[in-house]
Amino acid sequence: MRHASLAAALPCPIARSLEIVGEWWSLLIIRDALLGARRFDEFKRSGISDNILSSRLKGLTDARIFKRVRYQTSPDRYEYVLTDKGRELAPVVLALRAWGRRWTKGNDFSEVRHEGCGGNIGVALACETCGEVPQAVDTRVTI
Amino acid sequence: MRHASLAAALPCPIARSLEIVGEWWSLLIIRDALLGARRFDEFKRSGISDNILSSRLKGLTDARIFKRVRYQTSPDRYEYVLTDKGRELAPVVLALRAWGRRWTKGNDFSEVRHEGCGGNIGVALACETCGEVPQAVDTRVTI
DNA sequence: TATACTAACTTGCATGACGAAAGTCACGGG
DNA sequence: CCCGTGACTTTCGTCATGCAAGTTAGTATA
Repeated sequence: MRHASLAAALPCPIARSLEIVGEWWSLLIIRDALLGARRFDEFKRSGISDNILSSRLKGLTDARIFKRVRYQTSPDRYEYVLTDKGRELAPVVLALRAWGRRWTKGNDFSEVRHEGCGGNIGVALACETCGEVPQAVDTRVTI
Repeated sequence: MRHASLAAALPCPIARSLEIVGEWWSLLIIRDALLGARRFDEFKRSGISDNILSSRLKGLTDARIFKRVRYQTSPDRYEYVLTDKGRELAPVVLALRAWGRRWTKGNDFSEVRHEGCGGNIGVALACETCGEVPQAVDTRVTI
């Protein structure tokens, strides 16, 4: 049965985001793209099956997370390049990475470091108005 | 076929995280918990099916994202409370929210605001060593 | 005693997501 | 003509997902 809509019952940007990037493997494809992967075989290194990769790339291109760019003719061949919309998923991927570094055990096949300083990149909450790291947040639910 | 391991081919904290929270509905359950939901019916407001909710809550409790706390006897009834491990998924959920606010259209059934200031909460990258917002990052892939 | 209500599940079944494996395509090169 | 290449497509089996109905273990009420 097709995945149920995550956003049908409660309108929510989180649910709408997950409808786009929440399928199995999707965020890993975006991870690999953020690390520089563009071509089909580069994405395959994650262990994903061909048919799933093809399907995901098509869906993510339809959602304008990627754009398909021809890099060769005869025959025509395409690579998948992140759009601005796609690149701005970096905080999501990095937040998962920071959480995973803290709460799961195992190695990392990649490094992401602060250029110059060399420090690891984390993710912090920040108020969009005053810029401060919030000590507390007010939540309100409208149902 | 059972979901393939996301982390088998490439060791990665992002993949390991998604193995825990990447199933359909999981991050929305955590969203609702962060907003205060604890009981089964509270989680059901998202639109999720009973059997899926039960299955997800069990899996997330096994992964120590939640702990199951008895709130009543006769009969025994339990609510699901986030652990520290679970609460620290907030940056992931808020990063999805910030992205969704920017790139998808639609309303939000909840508000998350900076206590006092009232500003919306965003997510920013930050160097874990020097604390700065990185202007550029170095990435290295070891395959 | 029988019935209703409650919150939290479980069960049965159908559909399609997922994934492995093999095959195809359109080229160029030897 | 055969082989290699990169990028898919196709086939088929398994099981994740989800709907709808049912069950459980209590209490309350008539």
